[in-house]
Amino acid sequence: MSDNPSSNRRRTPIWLAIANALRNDISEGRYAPGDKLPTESRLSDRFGVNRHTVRQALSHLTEEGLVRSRRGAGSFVAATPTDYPIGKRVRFHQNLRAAGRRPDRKVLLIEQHAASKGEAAALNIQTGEMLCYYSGLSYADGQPVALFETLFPLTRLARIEAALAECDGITEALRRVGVEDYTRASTRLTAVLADATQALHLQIREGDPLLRSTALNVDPAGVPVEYGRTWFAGDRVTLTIED
Amino acid sequence: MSDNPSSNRRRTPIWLAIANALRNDISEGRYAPGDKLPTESRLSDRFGVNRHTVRQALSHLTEEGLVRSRRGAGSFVAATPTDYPIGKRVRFHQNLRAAGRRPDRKVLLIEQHAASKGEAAALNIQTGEMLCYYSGLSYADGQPVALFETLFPLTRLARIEAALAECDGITEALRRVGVEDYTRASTRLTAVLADATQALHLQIREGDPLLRSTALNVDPAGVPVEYGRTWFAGDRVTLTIED
DNA sequence: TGATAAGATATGTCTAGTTGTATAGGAAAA
DNA sequence: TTTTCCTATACAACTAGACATATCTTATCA
Repeated sequence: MSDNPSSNRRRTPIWLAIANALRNDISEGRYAPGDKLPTESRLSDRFGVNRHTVRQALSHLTEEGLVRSRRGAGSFVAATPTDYPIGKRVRFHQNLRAAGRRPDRKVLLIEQHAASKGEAAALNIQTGEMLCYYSGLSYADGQPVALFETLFPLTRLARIEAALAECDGITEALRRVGVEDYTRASTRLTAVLADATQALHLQIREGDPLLRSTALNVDPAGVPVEYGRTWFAGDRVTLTIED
Repeated sequence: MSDNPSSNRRRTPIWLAIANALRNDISEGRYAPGDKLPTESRLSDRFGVNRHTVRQALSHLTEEGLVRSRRGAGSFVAATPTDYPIGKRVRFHQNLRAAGRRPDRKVLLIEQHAASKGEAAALNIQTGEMLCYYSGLSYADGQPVALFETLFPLTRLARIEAALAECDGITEALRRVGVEDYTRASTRLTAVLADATQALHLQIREGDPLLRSTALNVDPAGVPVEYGRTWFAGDRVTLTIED
């Protein structure tokens, strides 16, 4: 604050002062979540320092989780971590909307294949029965939060493939094929490291930590309707376990 | 030195990750040989990167020989370097189309001359009988693959000259002059180096390897109808010998 | 039915701008 | 002297947009 960069009695390093100034700008709403910050070049002009000094400030804010930068695109104010409750009912879109955030999703692939031994066991069906494989990305406020791949038994849900392609979410698609309600039967969590493909999709770095959830959803009669795995970007989501 | 302990992870470049993902899709049969890949635009959406980054991935796969792209048309999974079966029936256009590629040809020269001693012997006719000399280039997906020069006996096929000029291929031209079918009587193969003229036509470098085929085709009665030599660009074609 | 023209798509190329990384060096503090 | 902080430069990797050019599709007309 009262530090003068040209003073030789400098208590705080220049980069820290810059980081504080930027953090202040953000907290005061001068830069809102999702906004693009000025380029490093412009910031180094504004603060009258070398670009590397600005970079150190930005890298500090990045580690704090306040800023996220994309090579070639710029630096952006990060959205706050999404709190993601896991309990009897897990509804991605509803959860996010309830938290005042804008949910979205992107379809990567929808296709059919025959159930392997493991998949059949998980869904409690016969090996070789047809499944619908559905993978995609979940976004919160335009920021990728999770990568999922999930399986639906086609013998139970014949028209799920078309429904998934047309609807905005799994809940909606399941309702269209006659599953009015479903609940979470089991959830298993582990931590893994992102491989190159996952990192690409989630816009994080290879080797960054992911939270992997393996879950089974069943209809009111207890029949499995969906079995899937989800990889959450570790720094963008907080999972909360409910009773 | 170690300003950021977590930054020592070696990161796969984005384009490489995309190339790997696509190669994986191809090897798993998601895109079969000859299939059209999604457009660069769609791929850049799917991977959440700029189109240029996708282009670098595709160009990598192209150099590997796994993908071929045609301006205005799209990118396609390569059906191996033109696999060219040599057996009883050798039909350039049909072979290429069966491999999912786009055949084309360019006429270099069509003229008449009297048979030399060697030519007469090959076609089993009298020295001095008139021949039709036909030379040109064969293309696959717009890329020159082979240079050929071939001879037709005019006493047997009077109007072949006009037919060659008008038709799209030898099979078609022969049919028009009454040869409904023909088979390969003999094929001899050697490897040679491209001279300056050949290199120019095939868009390769002088001294690059060529596969030279000397072949005789006969009609169902065993009468020679075509005797020719073909120079294949060695790196653009694989000859397969059939029974 | 077939040919042609026009429009929509898709790849190829070019220019410019932004962040990421590596290297080297100077000035002040420990 | 050594370490830390900052400057300076150069290049690599990725984004962004615009435009050129080839191809495919569709509509239209004869």
